[in-house]
Amino acid sequence: MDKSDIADVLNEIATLLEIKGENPFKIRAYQNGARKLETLEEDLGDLVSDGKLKEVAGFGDALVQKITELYETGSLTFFEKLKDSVEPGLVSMLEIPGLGAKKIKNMHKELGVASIEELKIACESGAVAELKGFGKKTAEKILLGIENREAYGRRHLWWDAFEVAKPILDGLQSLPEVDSASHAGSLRRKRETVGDLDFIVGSKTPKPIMDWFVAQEGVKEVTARGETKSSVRFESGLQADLRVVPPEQFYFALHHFTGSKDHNVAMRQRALSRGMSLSEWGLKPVDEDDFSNSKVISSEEDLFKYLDLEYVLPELREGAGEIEAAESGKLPQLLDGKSIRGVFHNHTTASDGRCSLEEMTKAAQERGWEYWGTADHSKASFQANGLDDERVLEQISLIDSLNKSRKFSTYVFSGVECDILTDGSLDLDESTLMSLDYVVSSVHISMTQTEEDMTKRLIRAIEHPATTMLGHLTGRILLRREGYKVDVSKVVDAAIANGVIIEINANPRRLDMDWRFWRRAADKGLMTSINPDAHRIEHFDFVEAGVNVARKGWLNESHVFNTLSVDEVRKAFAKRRPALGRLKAV
DNA sequence: GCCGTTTTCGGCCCGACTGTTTTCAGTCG
Repeated sequence: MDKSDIADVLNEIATLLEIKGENPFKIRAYQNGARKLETLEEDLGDLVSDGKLKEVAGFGDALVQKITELYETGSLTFFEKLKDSVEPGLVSMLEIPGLGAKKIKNMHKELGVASIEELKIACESGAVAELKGFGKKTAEKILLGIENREAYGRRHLWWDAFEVAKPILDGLQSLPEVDSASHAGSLRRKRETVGDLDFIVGSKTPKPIMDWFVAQEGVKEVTARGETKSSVRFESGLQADLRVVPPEQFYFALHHFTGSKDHNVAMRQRALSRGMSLSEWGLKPVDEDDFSNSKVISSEEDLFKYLDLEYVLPELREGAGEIEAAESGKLPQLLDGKSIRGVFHNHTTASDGRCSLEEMTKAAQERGWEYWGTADHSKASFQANGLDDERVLEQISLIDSLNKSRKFSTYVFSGVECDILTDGSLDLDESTLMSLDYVVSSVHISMTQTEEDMTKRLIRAIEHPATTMLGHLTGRILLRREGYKVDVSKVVDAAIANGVIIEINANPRRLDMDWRFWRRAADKGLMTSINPDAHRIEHFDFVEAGVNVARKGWLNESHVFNTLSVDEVRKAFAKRRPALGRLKAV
């Protein structure tokens, strides 16, 4: 089992304990342990074999034992027994808003309700409304929750969520009563998916702001409406929360609700070590009762300054060592999206793209890029009209003449997204591949191999002399399918050893390789290229999502291949393809 | 279940909101 599998088990344990009515702090310890595991930089195998698991803050004797057992045997006796002791239907009931462990237990005990289906019947029959502590409204709310659960998935792509958030933010900022307004939460931290939208507003007069917020266009349901906090659900299923705080609290609240939880814990601890108490209300001496004498700040930067820290950008607030880096002045100079000078890995009508070579070139030029590169599918991707050797060679000469025509100022690099076959060999002849400027090697078929086989397969493709970049490392589709299992560390090492780039596939549904791996990989010397995988001109915009990944992965400009100028790219490609004359001619 | 320079027990964030109550419990973030 790998880190994320084990983290899943820890989270499931937490859920089961919750249903059983265990001590909430014990539950939190498991959830905390799961998060720690997911953000762990070190190799889990190393930590287990070196006996260093115990040194991770948050892992005590019990968690070390359980994680070790899961890692070594792939199962956990404690977990199996726990599962047997809880009706599985109860767990899924937790997904309904407004239902927690206590209400679920109560309904199970009094009415025998043990699944969402039974719960629905119990609500409709009026049995739930008659329970002590329940009522008509509760039953209605549960029914609505069941309906919503069927209608919408629970999380949303950052890309989609941000589209919804932008006009809300603009709307808030244009209200005369609003002093300052911002989005917060995972949306602001630019996580790949977000659960809901959080907004923080500083104002002395919350009422008209709340009125506007709940009356927005597209609001399907107002799920909470108070003086300082309101929640709405949009027709798309997205939920948005608004908090209005007095102007002097705005930056404290913004920082608090931007999170992450781990980051906040670390910040509070740091405040405490300085005799201060930090919360969404302010920063005050520990021994004072309220925040009336809080420090005054006029930006988040001020808050970090009070704690003797460099400013930590929201993207980095994941509790992954950013405080330590901010303390010692070792925060990275993060990649700026403006330094992207061109993009690779894009499709045209030659395979499954929607736009022609010229349309794509024009669009790239309009974006001010110095170059862009085609990478249509190879023939094994039959469903995508993949190119065989002959069609690849035809496309190369087409691109050659387009470049020579000087019709566009943007230069076109010829590439291909070559399928990595089941055994790790590539789908096209080596001579064809070496005639291209670059090759993105990707897996699209036989994705159910074991981790060991898949790792070997990827490494073999990386070792192929024609491979320039490795495409979407795990093949994951966010919110839809897990990626295939692969030993990331071994693949990264192989890429470094062979001078191969691993792409950040910037398609908002992929964002693969994941940001969690980048800091460590880049430290070891891995380069990336932020590739939009565009299938139409609008998809060039995906670069922004890829830049988010790079920034969350602590990458700076020097780690990103497509910040190079067109001449630098030609030189880099020419190194691997010394026989290609056109790469030398500038 | 974790943690500890007031350390092996007792605290772990706590306030807003809702719906049920008539002073509070449960949920949420």
